[in-house]
Amino acid sequence: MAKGDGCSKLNRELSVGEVAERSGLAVSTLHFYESKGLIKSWRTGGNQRRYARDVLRRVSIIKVAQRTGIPLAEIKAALDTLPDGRTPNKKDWTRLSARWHEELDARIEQLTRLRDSLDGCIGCGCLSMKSCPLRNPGDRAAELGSGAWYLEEVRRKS
Amino acid sequence: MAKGDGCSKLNRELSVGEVAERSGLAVSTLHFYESKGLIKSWRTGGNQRRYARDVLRRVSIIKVAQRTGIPLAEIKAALDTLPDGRTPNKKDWTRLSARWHEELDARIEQLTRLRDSLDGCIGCGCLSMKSCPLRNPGDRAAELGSGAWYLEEVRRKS
DNA sequence: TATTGACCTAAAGTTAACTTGAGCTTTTAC
DNA sequence: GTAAAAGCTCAAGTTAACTTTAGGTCAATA
Repeated sequence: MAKGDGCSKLNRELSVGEVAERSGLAVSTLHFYESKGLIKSWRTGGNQRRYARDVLRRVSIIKVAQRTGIPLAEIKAALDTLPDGRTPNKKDWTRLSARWHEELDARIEQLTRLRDSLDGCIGCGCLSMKSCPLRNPGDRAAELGSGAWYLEEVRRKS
Repeated sequence: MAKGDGCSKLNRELSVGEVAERSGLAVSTLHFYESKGLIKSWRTGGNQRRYARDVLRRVSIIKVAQRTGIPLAEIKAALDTLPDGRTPNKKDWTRLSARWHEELDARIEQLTRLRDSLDGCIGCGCLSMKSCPLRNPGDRAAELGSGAWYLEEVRRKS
């Protein structure tokens, strides 16, 4: 075992295994996030990663943002707007979450429209006609948006 | 030009290019769908694909289902439940859309919950705490669902 | 001290849904 | 009849977000 077994002495730095356990992410995912610049660490003499405790908060934020369907590259971009690449504090969080709230609203509305069209079209057989709202999306809001379309993936725990 | 220029003589079979134009999909996508068993065609003497007109309806249905976030494999499975692999008629469509409506509802609800959590947590700084609803999803509905998690991708026209 | 478990790196593999490219054939328009 | 447009096949490339594998190091425990 590398560090911090059962009774962790003090709230000091965390090893990658500890972060993995506490965050629910795989060690490989943390490596991956680090390679993408989403999180940071320093190294011990033996070249092992060590993380500041706030990496947990940062990881939480990443996960929340991901659940909204925002791709990692955009999450990184958002986090990068913070001075010194610091982990969001209250104020930062307010700003970030407001932005993500909008994205969510847009997605929810889009899906709702789709659902309602589906309702309106059930059994009408209109799917083959030019005027069908399902065939002609009418997703104007989406098109007017950022122009960015998102991949959303939610996965079971591995 | 292969077939069906400006004034198409009669409503007969369609070439892949015609289907592409009318459906808005790329020819390569139609090839791809065919390779996946989502659509069918027969060949001319010169080995070119020909499609029955109802392939357009079928493609529309595929697109609608995709917009709900259902993966192609599941769409194919749904279409495969239809006898003779026929394109859905009114009744079939009612059944399929009802099922997809449920999926949509679930996804909408999930996103709505997430958005509301985001609201509730704005500025509270609780993200670092164990009790935060954002950190502890509570997406029970999702977990109770099919166990299937979906990729949703919407793309601009290429 | 020896062994095991935690780590490390770099590269390759995975999945979905397509797209691109290469090289060749068929149609069609002039 | 010939050239360009449309089609064909098959393989490989693309993107996101990871995971897996291989091969080697480090550290804590029996």
